[in-house]
Amino acid sequence: MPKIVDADDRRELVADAVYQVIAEHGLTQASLRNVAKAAGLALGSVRHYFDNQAELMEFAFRVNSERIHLRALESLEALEQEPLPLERGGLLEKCAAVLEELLPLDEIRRADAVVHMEFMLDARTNAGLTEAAQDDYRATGAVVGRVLLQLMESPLAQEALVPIDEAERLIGLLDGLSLRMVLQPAWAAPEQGRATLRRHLDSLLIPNAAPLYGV
Amino acid sequence: MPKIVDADDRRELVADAVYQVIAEHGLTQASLRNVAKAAGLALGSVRHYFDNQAELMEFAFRVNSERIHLRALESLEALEQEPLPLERGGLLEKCAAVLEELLPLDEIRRADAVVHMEFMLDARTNAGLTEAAQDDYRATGAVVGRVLLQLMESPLAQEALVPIDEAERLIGLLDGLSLRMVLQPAWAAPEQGRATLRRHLDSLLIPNAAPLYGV
DNA sequence: TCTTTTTTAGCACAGATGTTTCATGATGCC
DNA sequence: GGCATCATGAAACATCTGTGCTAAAAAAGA
Repeated sequence: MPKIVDADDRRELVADAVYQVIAEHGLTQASLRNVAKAAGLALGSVRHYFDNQAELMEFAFRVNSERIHLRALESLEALEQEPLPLERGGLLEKCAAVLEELLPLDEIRRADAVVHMEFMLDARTNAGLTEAAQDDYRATGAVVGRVLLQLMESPLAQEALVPIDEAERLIGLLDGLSLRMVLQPAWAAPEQGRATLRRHLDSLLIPNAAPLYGV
Repeated sequence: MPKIVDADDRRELVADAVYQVIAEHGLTQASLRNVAKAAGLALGSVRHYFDNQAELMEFAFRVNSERIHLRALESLEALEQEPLPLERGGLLEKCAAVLEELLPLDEIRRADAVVHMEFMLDARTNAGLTEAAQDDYRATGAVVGRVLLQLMESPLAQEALVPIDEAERLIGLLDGLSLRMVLQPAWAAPEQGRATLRRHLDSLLIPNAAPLYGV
C-alpha cells in the first residue's frame, strides 16, 4: 500500500498557500506555480489534488469565506445564549464584539479580509466563483441580521427601525470599513474602525445625553 | 509634416477602451492586446502613446478618479454657492445629491465605480498605482469632508459630532454601498442605495418625530 | 523482497503577455 | 513632386500561464 496522505489536509494546506500569495502579491499572482512554490510542493503535486485551477480557486474562496463566518458565528452564539445586558455600554460591547470578527483588526483577520475582497471582486467576472460569492453574501447577511435583531430587541433600541434597511446600512458600513482598513491602514487604523463601528451601533439606540464615543 | 493626431485625445480614447475591458471582463483581462482591440487600434498604436503598460494603467486610473471627483465637485460647488435650506428635507436632499455622484446609481457611474474598485484593490500590490491611489483617497476625503461640514453648519445638525470621525464613517458607508451595489445589484438596487444614504445623513440631524424614510 | 498504489517530479505543448525591432503607410510642408 | 516626420502595423522574442502526459519515488502490505 502506498504512502497515505490525508487528501483534505493537503487541500487545505494548498489553500493556505493561496492566501499567502494573494495577501502578499494579489490575486493576479496566484498562479499554480506560485502557489506550489509557496506551499513547498511541486506543480504536479498541486495538480494531483485539484484538477483545475478553477477548482482550486473556488475551494480556497469557500474555505476563506467559511473561516470568516465561522469565527463570527461562534461569537454570535455566545451572544444569543445569555440574556442581553440592559445597560447601554454592555449591549454595545456585546454586539460590536461579534461584528468585529468581520473587520481586519489583527493580522489574521486582515489577511482574511484582503483575500475575501480580492475573491469577491474577481467573482464579478469569473463565472466559476459566482456561486461561492452568493453563498458568502447569504452568510454575511445572516450574521449581521441576527446581531441586528438582538440589538433591536433591547428596550434601548430606537423604534421605527426597519431591520432590512438597517442591515443593508450596517453591511455597507462593514464592507466599506474593511476596504479602507485593508487599503489604507495608515488612515484607517484598527482602533478607528472599532470606534466607528461602535458609534454606528450607538446611533441605533435611543439618544443619549452623554455619548459614549464623543470628543 | 506628418499626419497630426491630438496625442491627448488618443490617450483618452485608449483609456476609455481600458474602462470598457475592465468593466466587462475585469482588470485581469486588460492586456495591451485586448485594450487595443477594444479601442479599434493595433497593438503598435497603443504602445505609440504609452511606453509601458504601467504608464497606461496609471493614466487610466487617474482619468477615472478625476472624472468621478470632478462630477462630485461640480455638484458640491453648486451646493456651497447658495445658502443651505433650513428645512430638513431640503438640506438632506442637497447633501445627498452631491454624495450620490460617488455611488453607482446609473450605468455611467456604475462602470466608473467598477473600474475604480478594481484599480484601488490592484494598487495595494501594484507599486505603479500607489501614488495615484493616494491622490484618489485625498480627493474623496475632501469631497466628503466638505459636504459634512456644510451639513454640520446647519442648526438641524446634532451637536457633539466629531467631523473626522463622521467623515470616516460616511466614507466607509459610501465605499461599502458602492461595493455592494456593484457586486450584488440584485440585492442592493439604486433606490435602496439612495435611501440608505439619506437615512444615514438623517441620523446625523437632531431626532425627528416623523422620520423621513421610515416604513 | 516484491507488488501495488499513491504521491511527487519533470517535461512538453499551446496560448497569452509585455516588449523590442523594423518596415510600411499617411500626411503636409518645402 | 519629393521628403521628412509622425502614425500604424506586423513580426519576433522571451517569459509566464494552464494543462496533458510520463516516469520516478515512496510507502505499506504480501
